[in-house]
Amino acid sequence: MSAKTTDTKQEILSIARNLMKKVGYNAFSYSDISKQLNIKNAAVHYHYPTKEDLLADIVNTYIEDYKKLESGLSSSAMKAIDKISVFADRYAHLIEIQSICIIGSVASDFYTLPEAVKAKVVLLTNLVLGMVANVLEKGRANGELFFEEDARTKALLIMTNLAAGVQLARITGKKDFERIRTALLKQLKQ
Amino acid sequence: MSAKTTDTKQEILSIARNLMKKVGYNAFSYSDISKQLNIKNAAVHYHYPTKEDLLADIVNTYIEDYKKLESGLSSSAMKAIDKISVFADRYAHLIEIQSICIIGSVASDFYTLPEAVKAKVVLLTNLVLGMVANVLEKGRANGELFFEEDARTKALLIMTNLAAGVQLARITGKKDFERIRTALLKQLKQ
DNA sequence: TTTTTTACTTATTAGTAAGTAAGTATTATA
DNA sequence: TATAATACTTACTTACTAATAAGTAAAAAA
Repeated sequence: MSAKTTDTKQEILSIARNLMKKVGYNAFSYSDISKQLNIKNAAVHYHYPTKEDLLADIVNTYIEDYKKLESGLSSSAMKAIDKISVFADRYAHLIEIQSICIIGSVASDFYTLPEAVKAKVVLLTNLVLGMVANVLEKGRANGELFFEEDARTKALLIMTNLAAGVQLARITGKKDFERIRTALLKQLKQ
Repeated sequence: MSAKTTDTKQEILSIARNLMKKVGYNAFSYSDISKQLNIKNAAVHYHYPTKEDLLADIVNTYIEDYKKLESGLSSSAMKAIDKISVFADRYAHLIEIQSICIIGSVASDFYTLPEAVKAKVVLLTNLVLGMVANVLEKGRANGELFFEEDARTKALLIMTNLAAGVQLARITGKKDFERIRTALLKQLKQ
């Protein structure tokens, strides 16, 4: 495989990931990608015959990203609260780049997705939820974190606060996200 | 004004509201509406010349709805916890009709909206947040509800839990929404 | 009763979408 | 060196989008 193929395919993927987070699946086209790369529309189709193929690969890269993050976090000596804080930082960053989280983006179009992609999205979502739940559970066991719910429920509460917080920040400004972030971390420290 | 005009226009609006919540602004077309009503595409344009006009009216109806809900709630003898519970029920209902909340729907497309609509969305969002914050504040003053954050922050936490909970339920099922709802109400009762 | 307004339909336009078939350089392989 | 695969471009098709102009039947207003 030549270097150029990989480069273009990777760039298509990178641009598509950003578009997914910024505008969502239904709101970007192959020409949005080809124009940014100064190639033709058909060249994108060469690498990803259909938009569904592209979406499947996008979701795959997020699954890989989160697997790496998970193994990084589980082997890290970082305090549980700092791990959650790092997680919250990822969402804060999304606001800066005018994006929303990939799960929220996909949720909007969920019913129009092919079954193969849906299954991957379910996998991704449970991966993220499981990762957060794990950090929470260990943190509570260590006496670092305080919460009354079971770990999955608390993970759900935190993830929904962050994901919708990013969406809301588009409307009412990022100050509201900061209120959410601060309250969240304070709650966990009791 | 004749009866028929109002009927068709109201039906267009009603169908468009449902489509907004189900698939979002970018994913429905005038023909989705005209087909449901057995009228022609141009008839929809007669009532709403542009899609932006339609969107503006959709957001207006939600503003009116929430104003009514607010005045209903503020004059109601219902307990604060029940008011929040009713609010949560509205979100649970969205899952049944395969929809997400209007604010979440609009947030996805926020950057592509005309300024006039953006302003209305900001108004709507602050209306809902203010309403919830009000119920929370009064409930706390009455000794019915317990929370440490300021009322707007707690309203943000609850709204993000519910809004993203509905989105998440599309992916992982409505059981996760029920976990969120239950945890939320339990927290408020201390 | 004439005129005007309302609520459409018919027919069309300009633009964009995803997707494909066929051709062409360049690079790698046999 | 001939062959085959790679990474495209050119050119096109089909389908749909929002939007508009022009015409029409029915109802309301003058």
